[in-house]
Amino acid sequence: MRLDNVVGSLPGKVSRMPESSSQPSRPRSGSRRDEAARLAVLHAADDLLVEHGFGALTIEAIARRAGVAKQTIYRWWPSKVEILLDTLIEDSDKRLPVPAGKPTAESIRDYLRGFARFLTGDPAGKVLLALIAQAQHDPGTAESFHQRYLRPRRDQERDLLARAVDAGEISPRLDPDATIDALVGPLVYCALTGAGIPGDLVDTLVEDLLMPRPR
Amino acid sequence: MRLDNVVGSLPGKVSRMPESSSQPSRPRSGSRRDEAARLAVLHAADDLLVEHGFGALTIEAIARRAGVAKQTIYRWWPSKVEILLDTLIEDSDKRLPVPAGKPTAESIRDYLRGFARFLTGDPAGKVLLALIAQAQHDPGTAESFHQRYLRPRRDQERDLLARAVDAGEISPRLDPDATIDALVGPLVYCALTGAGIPGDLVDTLVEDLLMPRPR
Amino acid sequence: MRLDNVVGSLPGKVSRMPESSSQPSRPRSGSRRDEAARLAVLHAADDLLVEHGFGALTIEAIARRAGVAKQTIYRWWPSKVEILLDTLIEDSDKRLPVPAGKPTAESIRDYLRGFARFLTGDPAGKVLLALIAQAQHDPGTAESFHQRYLRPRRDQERDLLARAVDAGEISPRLDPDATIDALVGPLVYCALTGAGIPGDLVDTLVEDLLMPRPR
Amino acid sequence: MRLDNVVGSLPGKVSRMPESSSQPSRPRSGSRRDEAARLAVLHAADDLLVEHGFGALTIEAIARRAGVAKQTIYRWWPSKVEILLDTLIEDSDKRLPVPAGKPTAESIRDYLRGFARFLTGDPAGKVLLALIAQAQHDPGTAESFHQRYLRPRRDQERDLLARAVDAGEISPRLDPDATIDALVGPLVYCALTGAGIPGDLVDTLVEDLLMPRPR
DNA sequence: GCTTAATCGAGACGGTACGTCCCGTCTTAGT
DNA sequence: ACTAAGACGGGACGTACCGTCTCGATTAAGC
Repeated sequence: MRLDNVVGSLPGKVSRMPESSSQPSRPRSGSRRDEAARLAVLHAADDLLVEHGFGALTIEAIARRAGVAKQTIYRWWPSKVEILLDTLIEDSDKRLPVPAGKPTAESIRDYLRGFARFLTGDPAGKVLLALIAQAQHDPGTAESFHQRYLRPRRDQERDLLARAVDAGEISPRLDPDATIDALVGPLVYCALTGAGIPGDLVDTLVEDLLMPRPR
Repeated sequence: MRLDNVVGSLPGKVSRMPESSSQPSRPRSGSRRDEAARLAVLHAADDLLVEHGFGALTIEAIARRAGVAKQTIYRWWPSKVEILLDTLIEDSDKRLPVPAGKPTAESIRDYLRGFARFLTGDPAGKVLLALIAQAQHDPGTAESFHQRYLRPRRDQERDLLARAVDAGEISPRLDPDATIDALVGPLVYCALTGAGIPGDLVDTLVEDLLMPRPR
Repeated sequence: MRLDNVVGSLPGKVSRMPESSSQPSRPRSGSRRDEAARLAVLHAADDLLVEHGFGALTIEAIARRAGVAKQTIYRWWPSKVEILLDTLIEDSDKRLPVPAGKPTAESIRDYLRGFARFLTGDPAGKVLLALIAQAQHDPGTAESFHQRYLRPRRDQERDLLARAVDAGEISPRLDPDATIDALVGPLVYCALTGAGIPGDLVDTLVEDLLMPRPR
Repeated sequence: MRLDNVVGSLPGKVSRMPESSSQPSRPRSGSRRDEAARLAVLHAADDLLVEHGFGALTIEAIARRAGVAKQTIYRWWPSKVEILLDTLIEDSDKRLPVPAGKPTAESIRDYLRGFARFLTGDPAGKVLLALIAQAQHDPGTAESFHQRYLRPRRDQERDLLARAVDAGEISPRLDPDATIDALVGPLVYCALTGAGIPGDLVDTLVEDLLMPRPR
């Protein structure tokens, strides 16, 4: 089973309101969900992660910071991981869309460069790394993370590569998924190990893995 | 700052008794450290991680399982991460030494294949992934993990590559550290995302990244 | 300050609709109070108390059981204690009226026997005991319980005794309030401690405390 | 089933350390129970009850006030009721022992006067009333309260009365338990309803219920 | 053989966070 | 206007571990 995937998303509206569970079955009466509270929670979680790390990211701390009751969090999110997923999905859809349209070797290179920048420079990159990490510790996180983030992006990336191959822009020697792993893996690994991502890494990977070998 | 590194270690004895803290000076009298307790703790930690995941890996659970008092653990290890590091170092020194001697393209390929097997098939591979993960959540873990595991292996791997280049066996287009990241990163990333490692991934990576490009 | 009192009430209509809060003036327009909802709440409270005890008597449980919104309860009753008071007043007016008319030693004895039965056999007896109990825990309950239940009954009981003394039927040696306490106290105490009320207790109390001592 | 009882206890040592559960099975090693913490909890509970009422008596408040961790309370007491029982038993053994030795009508009268004072003037009296109340709300409390407090005192009181009857000091017309209920009930009832206990109540009860009727 | 000191098991301790329940207030839609 | 529905900020519940501590019992080197 192949269920990972890392980047992209059609720039169009995908999920303006990323409710963790599908839809809350539209209540016929009663108060509706408080959008301000929802945003306060997302931002509080994001801020706490960036400022104090995943260790300080407790439900109580999020509630405190967001000025929200604990129960309000438990009402809408089954775990802090889903909160982070909500922010990650919103942010990476916004700031790191998988290129649509006619692909070129250049647009793929740009996308990977953007991904490298996202990982090392964007607060949402920290969220991505934290989720990759937490997925190692907890099967529930792994499942959710794959379903809601990795798989959808991987689908778009695979499609991107296929179209580029069709257009004769690239000719990878590995199958599409393995190719993506070979391109994205080094970037993620560098980020995970705290090392920076060398400037020529993306270029060389694209050159060596995607470009036709002369002979 | 470059502080990652993933595999190897001279097969020779490096640390038969991996005391996390330096050495307990010289015990002028009284009982010495109980080796049975030490091993019980290491095995309990390993078993718990493999059987129930990192979430169930609490000091109390380790003590319970090892039949040891909590204080006995705190006396010798500053955190559960150091326990895992002890087991990881022992195991990967034993089962995944960085090849010494005259390197060939073939021996590098074998080492990477062994690494892939280690990640996906060996219990110690789970420990490695758990530590990579925990390093994202806690700076102390990151520091220790790099100092005691990643850095030493990376030094040996860098040396291995340099000798292979000198021998004309390989001609990578990236600098040594980036080359290792590009080779190891995809394997780790596949393991982290729960996907298997495709059979031809190592071969193709070696071929595309280390072999001279014809022209 | 003397504010207790335990039984009776003129059999005539005293409060068909015991609105805890005064009365909602005159409803100038819109729906009037839903009598069905009011009764549903009273019965739900009563049932829950009898079936699962005071501990399970939460506003949310009452609302759930009555099929009524929480707010509907809060609109009409300031607390669950007032709900119980409403049921208690209705029930004890109905099933345990303080005898009116010309009193005899016999009618007083009957009233006390009825009270004993009320305490041990009637669901409303459980309500009375629960309110006595809750009055120990909460001053607001104590105040309301005395004002709305104990004081009015005590007034009637005191009057009953006075008329009986005037008629030469009894000649207690204590002042009226103390006499009532001496008669009612043992019954309540037996009920509170879970012991049954011995069959001859009422008779002997009446004989020893109300009848003239021979000498 | 008769299980109530209210006052007394041989003046001799009965339970210097009223551990809720019998004995903690003498731990062969490890820290022993912290007596200071035990006392801090008992006093905090007592103080909170007297100062702010049973409603404010939460485990968290007790822990806060006693400067103790919540878990330390849960380790030794199954509920706040048992804490109150511990204080009540210690206090009433100390300040309201059931008279031993040769009983006279006078010593019984004194004991009842002491009981009246205990109920209305002693902080421990508030504890007793609170426990009587809580026993109405919770069967577990009722059970514990009867087993640990009411039953033992009732046994001593019954014995006291029996000895007094044998000595020809009194000649009650009710059986021993009912006699005690008839004497103690009015006092407790007055205390429960917040009324004071009239000065001549005890005297008249003793005179009318225990003294031989002339004729 | 006796002293001395470090280790061991056990586990109590002050804490923090967990996830749940209910409080009493409020807002929304429907009748 | 009143209802059912239910979200909201709050706070206590009882549990699990945290890392520190104290207690005897055991063990082995040095006297």
